[in-house]
Amino acid sequence: MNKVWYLSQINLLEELPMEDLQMIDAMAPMSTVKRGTMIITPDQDNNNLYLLKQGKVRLFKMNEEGKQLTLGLLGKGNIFGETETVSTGSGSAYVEAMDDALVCILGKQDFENLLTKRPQVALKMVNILTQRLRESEEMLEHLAFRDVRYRLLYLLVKLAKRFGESQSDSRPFLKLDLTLSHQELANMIGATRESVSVALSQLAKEDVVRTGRKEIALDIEKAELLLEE
DNA sequence: TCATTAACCCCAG
DNA sequence: CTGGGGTTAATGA
Repeated sequence: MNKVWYLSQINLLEELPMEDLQMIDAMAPMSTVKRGTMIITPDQDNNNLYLLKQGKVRLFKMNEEGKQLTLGLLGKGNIFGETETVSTGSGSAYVEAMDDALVCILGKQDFENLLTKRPQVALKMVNILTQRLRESEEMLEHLAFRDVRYRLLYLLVKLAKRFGESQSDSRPFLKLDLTLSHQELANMIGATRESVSVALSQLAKEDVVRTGRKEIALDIEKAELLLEE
């Protein structure tokens, strides 16, 4: 698979003609990012737009006590970044690679030129951002004030919907297509590892999740029922 | 009351 | 040995 093909898979760019993709390709260097790397942090002023070609990233904020609050999860084909004109998160957020990722980096100027030249891209951008904003508000609402069990369930449902794989042998469980330690799960919902361990083993007893070494599978139906209580 | 802290243990690589 | 996972009593917002 070449770079241009990847570009055609990016949601923002999917309707662009080949020549535009080739132009973007020439302007946007590709780079690989290791799992756990912070691609964007609030203190650096980063004016690029990132095209996520491969891998998964998490958008999050830090609260006053230094706890992380997850705002969103993105898989391949999505965009993210902060520019003076356009911001994909609510203000000063972090973006972390959840696995080894492949990104293209488009400079502010190139990006703005593209928006001017192709109004349909700007329109699409608005759609994406609106949707993104809605999602992060929703996540904050669910992750900020509820207890650990609820937050964990909510996160797992999100993860499973985005990155879950149905396994023929273990239906109705969806296996999460990423490896997460309890510590990482805890960070995502602003809790401690211990609390997550306790909540996870409780959920395992209820047969809502199945945890193996380095893997988690979730019964979404059951999980969503529990969220409604 | 619930979650965190801190202190354990165990297991696999 | 290290990192990850599991547990519990005491503490605290």
